[in-house]
Amino acid sequence: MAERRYDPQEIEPRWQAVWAEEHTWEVSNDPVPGEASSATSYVLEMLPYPSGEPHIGHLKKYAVGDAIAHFHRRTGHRVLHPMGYDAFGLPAENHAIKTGVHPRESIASSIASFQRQFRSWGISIDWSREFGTHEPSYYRWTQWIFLELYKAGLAYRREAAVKWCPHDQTVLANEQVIDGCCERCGAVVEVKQLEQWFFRITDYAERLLGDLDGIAWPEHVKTMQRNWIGRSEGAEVTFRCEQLGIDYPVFTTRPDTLFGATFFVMAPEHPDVGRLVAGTPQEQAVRDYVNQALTESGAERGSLDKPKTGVALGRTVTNPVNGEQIPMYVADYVLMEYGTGAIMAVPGHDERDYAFARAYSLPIRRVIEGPPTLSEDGGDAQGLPYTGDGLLVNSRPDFDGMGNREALRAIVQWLDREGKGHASVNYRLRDWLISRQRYWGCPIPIVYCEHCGLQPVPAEQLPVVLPDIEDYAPHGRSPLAAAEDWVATECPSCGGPARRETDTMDTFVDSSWYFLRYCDARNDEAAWSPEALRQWMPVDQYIGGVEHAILHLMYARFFTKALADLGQLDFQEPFSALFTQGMVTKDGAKMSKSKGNVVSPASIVERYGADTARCYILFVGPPDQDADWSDEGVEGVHRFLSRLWRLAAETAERGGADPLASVGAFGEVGALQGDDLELVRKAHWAIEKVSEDMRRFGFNTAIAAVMELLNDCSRMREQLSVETLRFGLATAASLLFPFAPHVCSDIYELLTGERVWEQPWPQADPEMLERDEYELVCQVNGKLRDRVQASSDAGEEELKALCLAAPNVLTHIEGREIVKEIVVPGRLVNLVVR
RNA sequence: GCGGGCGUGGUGGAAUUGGUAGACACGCUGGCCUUAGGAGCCAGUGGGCUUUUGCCCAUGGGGGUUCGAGUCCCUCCGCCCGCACCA
Repeated sequence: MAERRYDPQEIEPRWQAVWAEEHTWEVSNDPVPGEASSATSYVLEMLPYPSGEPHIGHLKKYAVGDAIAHFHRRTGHRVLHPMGYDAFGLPAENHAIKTGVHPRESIASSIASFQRQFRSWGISIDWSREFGTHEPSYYRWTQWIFLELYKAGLAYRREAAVKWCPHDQTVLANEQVIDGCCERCGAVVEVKQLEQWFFRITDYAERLLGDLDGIAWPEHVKTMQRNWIGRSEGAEVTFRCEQLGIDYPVFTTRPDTLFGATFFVMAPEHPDVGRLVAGTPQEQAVRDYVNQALTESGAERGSLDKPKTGVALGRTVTNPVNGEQIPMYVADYVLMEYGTGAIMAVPGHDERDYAFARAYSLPIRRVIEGPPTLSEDGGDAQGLPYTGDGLLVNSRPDFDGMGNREALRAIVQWLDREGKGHASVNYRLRDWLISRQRYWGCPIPIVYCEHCGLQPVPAEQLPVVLPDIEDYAPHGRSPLAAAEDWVATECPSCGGPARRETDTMDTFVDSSWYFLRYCDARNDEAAWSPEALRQWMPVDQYIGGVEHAILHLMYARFFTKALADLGQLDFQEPFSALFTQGMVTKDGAKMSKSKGNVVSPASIVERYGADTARCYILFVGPPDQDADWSDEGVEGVHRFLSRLWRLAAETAERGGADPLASVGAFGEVGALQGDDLELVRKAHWAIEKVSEDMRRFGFNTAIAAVMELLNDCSRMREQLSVETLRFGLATAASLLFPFAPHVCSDIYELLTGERVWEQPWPQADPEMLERDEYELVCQVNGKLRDRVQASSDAGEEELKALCLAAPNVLTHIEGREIVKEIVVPGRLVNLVVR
């Protein structure tokens, strides 16, 4: 028998060629007659940003997604499993600024590299639907969606205090500001007043929150979204500045403490601050304070231990519940972005207001009774500030003595009757700022006409194609502004001279609908056909990193809901189920070039093959958890695949390919005996185990089960009939195929002459899972004392007797009285003795 | 501060509803084979005691519920993630 060697470099390209030539993983949109909607499945990994080469995180994401796609296919589904590229965005543009190479070129070479490697990984992609979001045939429809949202009033333009990154010279979304710094470059973010485009995502806050209940997402992701939406119930209450005759509504979650309001605070960004102090002695001091607060970074301003600061405005407002005149202040602890940018301050029952009142010697009034003075640390002798529940005091006779929660409702009703306020709900979520003063993005399809003003580009004129330019560097305005020939255009309404919008869209817009386009990627007439969406959407299983738990996943949900409202689709949630894979680290640290701990998938694939790389990354631990890369671990998995392939090749040589092995047609259990029966049973155990593990993403334990099966095949190889051995190995290959498609295709063909991906997923025979005998655990007082063989159909009395006869049980019950017997058939007997 | 998660051998990790703790793998030790081994095969491997049978201890610490707890409850410690002056 010739020495056979497992050679992934030969095996893998051979099978990849078969799949490419036969277009094996392509699916048609034509409905299959009589096909139930449950017979199709849409498996999708978050689309990659093509920068350089794929990294190990991509390998993990696609190893997970491909395993699920294969499992769905072989359990009777027609599976859509597409691929594309999120190709607009800053990295390519920054590269262009540095090197002068057009982003289109650098992105094209990155995409080529991703394509090459994805093919070398053997992932089962329907390549006929591939696209990049930077292609005009795609972003034409991004622009179309923008116009649809614009027509519906969901896209709008306004001047706003926006977050500005001085390094990238662009506006950022709130979501892209991390600890007051730019998410991308880490520069400290500034605030600027600019005209910007927004999407009205806040209109959807309630639905984005409520519909989380109906989707199969990890609980922590839902929690993050809930926190981000930040729903608060309370009341809007109007405080009037009599001197200027202006009403100032404020939002409060604690209307029960209204009688304790002793001052009033506005955010430095509040547009009325200047007006309130104009011509007063305070004017200069307020102006200085505001300027200082505005130039301060978010991080400095938000720092918790920073002492409270502010300046009096020299004005008062009327507290609507008691008519008191309370002084107005401007202070940077009040945020313009939340509520109305102004607050009523209740120092007795709010820690921040308390700190401010102490710093500026303002009155502090208790209006809710708390437990008798226990405050030994921060608070004062009366136990203030007190934020807990209690009875109202110092309020109004009809509210005093009421529990504060009850009083809250009563006070809101009373305010409502008096026209001084009303119940209100506030959200932390803010509208999505999508303008970017950048070149490499989707142009916003809007023109500005001298006569007609702002005009949307008519849909039939789309796409507004991104022009080529020379200088990519931002200078505080979009680089597109320099493309004069492009900017100067005609007004679609009057035909007069007009100028194009020169900002581009946030790249998160591009990725908020790509999953819809895959359903109908070659449609030139529309973004999609309703039939195509009906065929595939919503996505049955979405896979990606937790880093997108808020941004991308919230935006995609918003787009889906908005498009549903516009009649463009008929479902409310884009991703029915979500799986978030954990990070791959090296030596416990995130891989990065600067740390020099990067493991490149290409080098692993070159050395061990894609099957080893994919299996290892799934075997190392539960896929939703972080995993640390270990070179020794890779070796171990490679040894396993080598052993599997070698034993299969040897076994195949002992007899020709036998289609029966694929079916496992062994007839009755009784026809088998001894080791043959034991191995067939082991194979069925593995089928059961792997099938169950696939459903719960337990890929590490699924692979371990196949390892056990192989170990048994290997251990008993001399004793087993060649048919049994062939069945065991073919089963192993069939079960491992979703993780190691090349080597398993090879093995399966050697053993059976058939193509494993065309075979239905194996079914465990219940009769094979049952055993005649099992090992009965015998316990005394809950401690394991012996094990005996018990017949599977033995009754409780029989099991008890077996246990009582077990030698080591006898030594432990000798001379003692049995007071209780617990019998768990199929498992154990526990004797309680005294 | 609030919210979520986690803590098991030398290592990564197993342990469906409370029922044999440590599957599978890495590493290590010994052996076989070999001119050679960073190949392959076999055996061993939580700690302690014991000649073996076996006994005791052990899932971050402490307490509880239970015939029985890695799993449930309370409490403390440690680590990770998200949000964070959101009124």
